[in-house]
Amino acid sequence: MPPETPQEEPQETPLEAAHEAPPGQARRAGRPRSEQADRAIIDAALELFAEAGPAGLCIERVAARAGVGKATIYRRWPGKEDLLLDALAELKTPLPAPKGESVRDDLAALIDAMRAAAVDPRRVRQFAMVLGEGTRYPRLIERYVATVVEPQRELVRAVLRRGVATGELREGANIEVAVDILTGVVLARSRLGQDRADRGYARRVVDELLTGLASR
Amino acid sequence: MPPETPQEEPQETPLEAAHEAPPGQARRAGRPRSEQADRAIIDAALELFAEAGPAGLCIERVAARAGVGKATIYRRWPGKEDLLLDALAELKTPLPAPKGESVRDDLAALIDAMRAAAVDPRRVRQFAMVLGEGTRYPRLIERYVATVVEPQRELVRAVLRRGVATGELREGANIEVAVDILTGVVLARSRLGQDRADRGYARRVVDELLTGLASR
DNA sequence: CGATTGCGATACGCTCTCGTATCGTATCGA
DNA sequence: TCGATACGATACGAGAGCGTATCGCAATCG
Repeated sequence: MPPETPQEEPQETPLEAAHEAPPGQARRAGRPRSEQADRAIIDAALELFAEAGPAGLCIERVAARAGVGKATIYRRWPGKEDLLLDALAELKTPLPAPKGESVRDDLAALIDAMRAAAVDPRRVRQFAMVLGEGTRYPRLIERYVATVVEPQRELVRAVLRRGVATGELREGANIEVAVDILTGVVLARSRLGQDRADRGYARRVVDELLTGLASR
Repeated sequence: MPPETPQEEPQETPLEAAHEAPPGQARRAGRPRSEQADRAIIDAALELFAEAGPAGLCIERVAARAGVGKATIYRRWPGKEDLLLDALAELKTPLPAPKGESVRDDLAALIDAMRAAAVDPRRVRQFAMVLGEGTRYPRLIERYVATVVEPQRELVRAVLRRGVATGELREGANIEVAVDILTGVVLARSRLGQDRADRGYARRVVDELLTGLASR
């Protein structure tokens, strides 16, 4: 999301807007902002965030890595947190669309994709930082949950609901608890970056959860 | 654990040790270190860690909160990370001993205790750090896993094994996967400090896992 | 007693980062 | 061409935190 100038810009200087261009797209005089710089800044911010967390991320390093002057950053965002806010919005984990054949297969595919993503130290770190520094950056958390965590949960939730509808899962199954289990297990496994799980791990989790531990 | 002087102290200056005191407890000349200061420093470090995380913890604030001079801290620990190392070692989560009546009850009690502990911001931060700052504080991580994480897992593992032995759980149950599920679900729930789980939550998780999601 | 060590306090130099300001240059509309 | 704006670069003052050094006093030994 290429950010707007932070100031009272939306009121689009009535002078220009009166005699030129559609009101939503008022073309400003002078050299336009470089979209390439936008991208470079966001990318650098994400990299540094992954390496050092929100506390370790500093504007000067972002500027250096992006090959950009500090002013170019401050022209777009008022400060560090606001930059991170926009950067984090780009952090969605791409998950495979459920194929819709069996709930068991779809769940295993989802969990395995989450597991694979969690192996990437950058993503683990991103999650951990958001978790750990939540008190200091509450807006960050809200945004992260809304754009990254919740969509994942919703995907899992949808598959589970479909399972109940088709009869593959039993009627009274507690969907929310199951979502917690399936999304949480990835965290328990991936801890410390030393992921000991192989590709068959997701399948074993799903099988265990579907079958149940109790003897019959 | 009141720390030793960081230097090459263990070789206990042969001179003194030769004519005085048991070798393990050599009494040093001069004013002894204050155990009260030890405690105050550790406690202050833990509090600040809870509030600001490892990055936000700074020696000067620890000293101020502990009512102690900076030198008193540096006399004991060479630096910030070493202090945290000793402080974190005191953060073991006390878990209830399994009563041994039913595996279902014992697991629910364990999970509920873990859930309650995860509400403590200190512990959430600890986990977040373990997950995310492993690269920067590798010794910290090792210690945390050895003293906090593994004992928890072992407790859960023992209950599960007992369940298989008594027949309450089915024969082929995958113990390790179950341990991951039970310890991971707490993380999924407690994320961001906004714990939405009530006291019955642990029971629902255990029931769901024991029963299984599949229809029969 | 005198030697030794710890105490709280505080000052110092160092580094890092912030956010602002200002270079000369580049790129746009008019 | 001219005015406006963005660009990368860099200098600046302010503040935070680090780790070291030193103060005068307190506690404990021989």
